[in-house]
Amino acid sequence: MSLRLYDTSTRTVREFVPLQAGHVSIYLCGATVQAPPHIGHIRSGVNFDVLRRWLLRNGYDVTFCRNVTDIDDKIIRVAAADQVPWFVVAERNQRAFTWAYDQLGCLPPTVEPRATGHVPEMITLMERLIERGHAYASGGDVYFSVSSWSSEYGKLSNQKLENMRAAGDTDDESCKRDPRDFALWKGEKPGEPTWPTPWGPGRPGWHLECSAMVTKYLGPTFDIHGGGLDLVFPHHENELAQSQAAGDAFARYWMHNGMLKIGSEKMSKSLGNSLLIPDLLQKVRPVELRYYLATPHYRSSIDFSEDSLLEAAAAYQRIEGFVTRAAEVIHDVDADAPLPQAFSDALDDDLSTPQAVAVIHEVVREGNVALGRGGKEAVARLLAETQNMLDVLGLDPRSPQWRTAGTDLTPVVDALVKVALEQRAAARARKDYAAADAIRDSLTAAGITVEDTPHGARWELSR
RNA sequence: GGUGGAGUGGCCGAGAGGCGAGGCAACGGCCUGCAAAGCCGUCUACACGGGUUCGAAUCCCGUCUCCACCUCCA
Repeated sequence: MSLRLYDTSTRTVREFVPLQAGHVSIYLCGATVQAPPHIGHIRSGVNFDVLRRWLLRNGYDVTFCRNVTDIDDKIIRVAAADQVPWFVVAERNQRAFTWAYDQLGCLPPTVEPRATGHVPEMITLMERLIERGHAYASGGDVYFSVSSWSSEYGKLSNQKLENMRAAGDTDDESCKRDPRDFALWKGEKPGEPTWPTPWGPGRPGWHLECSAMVTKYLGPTFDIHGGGLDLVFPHHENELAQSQAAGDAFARYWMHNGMLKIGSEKMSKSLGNSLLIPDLLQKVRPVELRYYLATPHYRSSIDFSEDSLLEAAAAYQRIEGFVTRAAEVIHDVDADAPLPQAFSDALDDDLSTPQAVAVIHEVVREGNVALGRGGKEAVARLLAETQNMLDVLGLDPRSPQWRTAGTDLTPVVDALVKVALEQRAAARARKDYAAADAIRDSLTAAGITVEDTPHGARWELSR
């Protein structure tokens, strides 16, 4: 079976065939760095990271471009409120995003372009659009003429031009020819940063920058354009209009991840109900947060609750427990061991991570049974399968990604705990259970969980 | 008003005409000195009302409730 993906523009699941055999190009709409990342931003990052890892596992060379919008109205507003230049706000928040993506194990993008570094490309694109009669300069701004593209405009978001409300933009729109036209370039305003253009100084409009950057890094036609469901209209519709009106074929597949909700309401910066990553990482470990975000299907919405987050952490710990215990017996894991067919089928079916995770749990159960029987061969096979499946989802607990930074004190602690466990074993041997339990209690108090196995006691740090 | 999506067991969460997804919690059992972990078992659900069908959570008609987008948003 081969990979099939839901394509927003056709509203169907389509077989994925890349433009160029063996290579996949992906553009993901990244952040507007006006505020630190919330869990919804990172969900998008994780969902597309799983797509990327699945493509890599299938032998594709993947070019993954995720942009940063480093200039917009809100960045300017925040900068004014903080009395710092706009780029201070952009830099600060971009660092917070990079930190959060790293924490959650998202592979770094192949290229991460910033809007303000691509003004020449934007100017070229605007020139092409004006030449073809799809854009016009007016009062220092440059607008896209929606009516000049009316037969195509609205196809991505499945909307008819006549059903669209007139732009509700509160800005003065006297320079627009049609209320539905959108700004490609915004003319100079007092106190705002500007870049020079043939039409006067100003700053980029949100939609234009993505079109300009996609084309620069991925070419006029590329495979997958991704982003959150809330970007379909107007952002992606406008990107598509700009690029196709300029003569580029643009994205071949459009993928959108579902929203993360809080109390049945969408979380967003504007509603002020954001859950920030550092706060969540007080409650669960990064890998557990990733499990929580990666397990539901990427197109479904997630209704966040702390209980469900903790439940996900417990489920992950079950998987992790098997991997840890099995790895104590099996030292070399076959990274090329084949993935279970059901797992591959699940991911090929529009990235059905819920079903893929169900397969992991089934293999883990088998693995635990094998571990109980002491069948090394079976354990080795099941451990390899489990770790390889987890690796595709970016959830392998043994990946260096999840190792806590700093000096690894495990060998030191292991030596000390072993002394205590030997004393406990001696106490148990002479049936002095009070002494044995006292030792275990003091280890528990120190944050160490003791488990007795047929081969003696083992220990782990408590969670 | 337009365009999409959703409602599944105590909870989370898949599936989309017939074989109980999976997990969490709970309870019973096995194992254990007791635990922990693990394994086995129990809990047979699909918003509501009709219909089609040998058979419907799944298809059709109707109803209710909720959410998103319709020029700030991942």
